[in-house]
Amino acid sequence: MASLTAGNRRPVRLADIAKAAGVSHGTASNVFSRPEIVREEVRERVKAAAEAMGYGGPDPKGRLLRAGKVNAIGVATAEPLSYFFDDPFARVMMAGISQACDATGAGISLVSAGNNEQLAWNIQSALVDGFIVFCIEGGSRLVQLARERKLPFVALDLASEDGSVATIGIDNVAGAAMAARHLTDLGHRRFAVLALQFVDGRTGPVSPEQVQTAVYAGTRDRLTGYFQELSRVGVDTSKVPVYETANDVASTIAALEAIFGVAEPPTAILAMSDRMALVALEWLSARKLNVPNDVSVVGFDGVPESAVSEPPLTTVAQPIAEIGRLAVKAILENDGTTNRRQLPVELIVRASSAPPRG
Amino acid sequence: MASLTAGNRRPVRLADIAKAAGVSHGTASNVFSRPEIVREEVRERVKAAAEAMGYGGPDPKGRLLRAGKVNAIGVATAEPLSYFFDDPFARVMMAGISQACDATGAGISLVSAGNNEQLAWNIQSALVDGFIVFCIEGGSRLVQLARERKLPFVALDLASEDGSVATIGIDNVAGAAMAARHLTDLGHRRFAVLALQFVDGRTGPVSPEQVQTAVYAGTRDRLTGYFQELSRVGVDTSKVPVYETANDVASTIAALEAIFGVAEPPTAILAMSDRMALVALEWLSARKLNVPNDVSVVGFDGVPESAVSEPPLTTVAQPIAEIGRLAVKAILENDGTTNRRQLPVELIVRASSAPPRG
DNA sequence: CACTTTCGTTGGATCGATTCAAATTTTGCT
DNA sequence: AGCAAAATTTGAATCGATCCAACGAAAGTG
Repeated sequence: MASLTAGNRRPVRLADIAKAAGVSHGTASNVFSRPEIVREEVRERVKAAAEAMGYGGPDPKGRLLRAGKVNAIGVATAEPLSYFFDDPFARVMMAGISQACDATGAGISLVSAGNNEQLAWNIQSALVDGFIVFCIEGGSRLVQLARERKLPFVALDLASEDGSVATIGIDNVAGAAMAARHLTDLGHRRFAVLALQFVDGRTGPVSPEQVQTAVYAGTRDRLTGYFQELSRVGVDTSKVPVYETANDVASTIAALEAIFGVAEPPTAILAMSDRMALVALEWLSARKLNVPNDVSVVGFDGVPESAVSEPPLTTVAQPIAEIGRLAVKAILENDGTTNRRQLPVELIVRASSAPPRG
Repeated sequence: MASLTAGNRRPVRLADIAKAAGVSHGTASNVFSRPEIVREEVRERVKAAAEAMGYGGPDPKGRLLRAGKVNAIGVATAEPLSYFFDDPFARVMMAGISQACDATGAGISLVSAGNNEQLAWNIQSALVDGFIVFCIEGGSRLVQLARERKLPFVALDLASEDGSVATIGIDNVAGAAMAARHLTDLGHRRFAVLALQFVDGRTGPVSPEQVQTAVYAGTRDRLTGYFQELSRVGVDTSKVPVYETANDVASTIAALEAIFGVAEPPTAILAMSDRMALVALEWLSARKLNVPNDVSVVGFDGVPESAVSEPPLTTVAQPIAEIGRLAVKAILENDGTTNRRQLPVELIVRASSAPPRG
């Protein structure tokens, strides 16, 4: 086989075709980046040379270095990459991010990794102009890594104490209080809470002391909101069972079994995510417990699935896509001001909540 | 405000900290890329300088140029970016791609664009080692652009005539024939076909001549498979209504209205995608037509949603995630051989198909 | 003590483009 | 033709790193 099509070709550079066409590399560059300023005859000659030599256009790797801007934003998470396509919350968020990126012509780079070292490396070597950090499990580490990169970044969902990190989120306390208020208004007085992570890698019942040491302020704030309202109507919050889950099916079911394995089970479940709430719906239905008549369930997030569950879920809806859009905007227009935005939430009452029996 | 934290800092370069630490840039580079070969005392000094000057580690932009490899693959489509997160087929595919990328430590860049020029630019300037091209609408243009980039790429779903483009796909003829065979075995003889695009940007009824001029070989092959089987049992395929849709709700409903707006409507629908089949299920149910008793519906793809529809959908399942994994592998191990793989499909019989009435 | 290894460090070359001031060619006008 | 203005083209500098041959110093050997 000669060197006709494939073979041991080292890539063709702009300089090569410049030489072939008998022009300077400056001119050759112009042919591709500002064709209008080069004389037609020359332009055609260079293009012909490029074609003949199999030149695929200016290599972005080279341009990049000069230009400085990558024109892409990185979306990072400590979850496996498939999280972006599986999790309903993430999907809606990504839709918002996508929309903003489409509008501005920016690309999206998904950053994640199997193990921890690779995560670090991937963040360190990501070709992006900034990061949107999905703070689920392992959020604090992610924020740390992103910060080290000295690029603009915004953290989602982790209302970190550290005021220096830009975040876009919601008023978790108020949102949670709305959910609880809805249930107390209906007359409920016996509650259980399905909580998101307070700290990484733990599931199970949560004591009040453990709440104090929460890494995830979002989780803590939602609990605060719930308890604020419950206290208001005289519920002893120290007796309200709070179960921490990994926001997956297994640990949520474990929590449910513990919650309903007692003599006087709750009449209402406050779930910190729709995902957990939806699992609860299924589990209760399998147990022949009627929602909302035996048990009311209120979720959090407002993912699309919550509207089509059986029964449709009462939930506190976040403007998820809007958060995504704003995050992109914050990074692209990064004006140096580290800002923290809070968007409004909305209680959506559907069929999963009703007054308690009797 | 002085230049304390923010300000008009131009970014710190490796050379800057080398000078500050009193070492050559070569040594400074080694501190980050091969720390073990530099004497501890020097290493600490350089690291301290980096810390002090707010250096965020070697800029990947610089490294990239030298290294040549980006370690990321681009996934391109002509649809808006959100397609990746909305469409069930795309999501399963992306899950497979993600998995393979996670395993090898490669990143994923989503490439798309609002308009056509931007698409070209985005493909030309994507920082990737290769492309996976989602050939839905506008597939041929995408393939063309990807090819011009002279990077390895594989096309999904578009079984292009052009043998020079690598593809990973399925045997569409055989898969479609299986679907049709299932229905003919049940006794059906009156059919209608919900077809994917034969050419870009057209929807509505399709004439046999139009089928010949199909740009999308996948669509054509599925129809061929359907008709092969229908002919075998004596159905006059020239009388079988074939409606081209954009694989969205609106055009599918329009097709359904045309299909059922006749005196003797079909007893079975052959849908070239689960998406259309699921729309058909809803539409039929709203029309008080019972599936499968009044009408049988068979989909194509085997997306997760098909298992939980009402009723669950009989469909031809592609190994979607596996296709994604293989595509990544093909690009990463790009050995220069343009190969075309065909993976097996499987008929999954669920509750949306039954013998026709009477 | 002279001589070979080993270890660390240096600085120039390179990756592939873009940019821009200066040089050169064309064009326009009288 | 003569000259200024406009249009093109040139080539050096730059972007931010990595690589590597060569070199100096310290350690080991006979």
